[in-house]
Amino acid sequence: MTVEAKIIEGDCLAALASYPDEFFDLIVTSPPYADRRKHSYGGVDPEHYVEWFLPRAAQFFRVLRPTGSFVLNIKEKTENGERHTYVIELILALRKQGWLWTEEYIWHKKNCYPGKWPNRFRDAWERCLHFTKSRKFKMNQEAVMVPMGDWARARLRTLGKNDLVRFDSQVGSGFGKNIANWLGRTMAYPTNVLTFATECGNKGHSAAFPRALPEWFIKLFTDAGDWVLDPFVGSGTTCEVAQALGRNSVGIEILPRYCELARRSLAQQLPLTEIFAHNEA
Amino acid sequence: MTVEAKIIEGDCLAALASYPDEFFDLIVTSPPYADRRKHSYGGVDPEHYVEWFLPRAAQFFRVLRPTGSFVLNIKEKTENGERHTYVIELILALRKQGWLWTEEYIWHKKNCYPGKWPNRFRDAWERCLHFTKSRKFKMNQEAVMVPMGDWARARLRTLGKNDLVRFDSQVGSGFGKNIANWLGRTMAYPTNVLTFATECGNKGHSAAFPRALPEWFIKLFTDAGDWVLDPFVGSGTTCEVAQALGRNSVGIEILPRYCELARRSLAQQLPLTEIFAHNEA
DNA sequence: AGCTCTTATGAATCATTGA
DNA sequence: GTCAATGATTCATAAGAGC
Repeated sequence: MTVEAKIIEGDCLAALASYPDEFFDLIVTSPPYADRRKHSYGGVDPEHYVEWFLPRAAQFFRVLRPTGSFVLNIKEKTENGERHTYVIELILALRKQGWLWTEEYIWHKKNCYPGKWPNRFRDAWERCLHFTKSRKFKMNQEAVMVPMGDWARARLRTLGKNDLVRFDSQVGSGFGKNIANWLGRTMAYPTNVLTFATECGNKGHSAAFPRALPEWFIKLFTDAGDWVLDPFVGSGTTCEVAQALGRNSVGIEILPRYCELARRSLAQQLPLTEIFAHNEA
Repeated sequence: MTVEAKIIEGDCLAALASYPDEFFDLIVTSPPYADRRKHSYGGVDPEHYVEWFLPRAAQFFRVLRPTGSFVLNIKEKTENGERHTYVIELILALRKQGWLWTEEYIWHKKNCYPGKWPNRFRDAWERCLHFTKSRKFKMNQEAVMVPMGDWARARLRTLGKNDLVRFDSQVGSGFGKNIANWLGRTMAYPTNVLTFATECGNKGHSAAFPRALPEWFIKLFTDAGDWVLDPFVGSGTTCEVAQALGRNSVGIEILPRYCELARRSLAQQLPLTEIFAHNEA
């Protein structure tokens, strides 16, 4: 089975016009966050964020299949000491456009940015808003089950490969037995709070989000062979992950330098079989 | 120093009228969530939640000191497969009333209610909306510092007593040394994601929220001797915690049976010295 | 090989300075 | 005055070096 992964340079508003209705099974994206200072560099002013977003969301609605999902990773900035309201205004506006606000997942960033201020603590979470076109949609809950809850999962991840090997070999010690018990238990469904660390060593380009985030939603809301769209794909993370999982993907990016990066990343991807070996491990 | 803890029976809209302007240092509450089915039992219809809440919030604004905080623990229900919008509409309405939406804390409930649905996972978080009257307000960040960050704290708590003992006894293994390193570090500031477990063994009465939740905000936003208000105090948790921390408190509750419970709980409270010993441990 | 220590850094936020 | 840029603050990770 051949999997397509296409990067389109341009504004998603125009680029999507050539796609037919109800083509994609999942739209997952982390759009440019509103930022007043970056206005001159192509950023979007918070005051006009909703009106900028809505016509693009109308295209998303058109190209999404009736059973598809739209996952929007976003977080409002503070402005003048206060949380800005453009994100919650966007939720209300999208509902008026016909979207169902099915769920709000929380991405808990364990390694959030440092800092100290007199009136707030460090911001360690972002919204992953889940919109759908209908109340019946595709959801493969079994695909994202975790071994006995997030806690053990985080712990196993922290321990690392070497530790797991060591625990396996240490049969008889109390700790080895404990780990074995965890691994032996049945899988559990996750909650609507996701705990991924932001990625650090990300070869040069600033990653919009960690691979685990699109991976989780792609597994949850699509099957192999489905079509995934990221209308603000940045350096291509979503398409990389989609390809690795055997999903077709289209990524749209307005900045030429990011398109270049994304295409290079996709070309360097490991063959599918190797990737799958990695993911199943 | 004598600390007052008063339970008032009635609707907070009327009960607050007798209090002077700018009297309270902190308002922290978990109001009755909107629920269509409970309408007849005194619940509030989701469609009219904002208009029901606003006049009460106007009173809160009046009785809150300029440097005070208003913490609203709330979460929208799902209705007809979709998240309801009354909470985000309430945020917008409160801002029009003059409140600053300073921050949104996330209460991550690690042991959330079980269940399984075709279109969503278990709901493991609630909003703790932080409103203020001005950009300069009282905030004692040092009062809620945690030993070496939430991550390690949660991990240590989850491990439990037996695991810690075992780690201690296994001197020489790499893991034991690691734990020792964590314990040796200095305190760290928390983030805006709070991880309290919901309480279970709470002597008979079902707690609306765990004591740790009001405790955290009372420590953070008040000093000893300050005045705390919970306009929907339920079984009195907020007043109990305030009293234990040496803060004066007023709790208002419309249901007589809850008032009775709250007054009985307060009467049974341990003397202040003992409580303090507990909290400092 | 495995444990420990060092270092880089991540969609941050506020106060201050300068135009 | 308003707006934009700069500096200071600061911690959980992963990765890599060193013993």
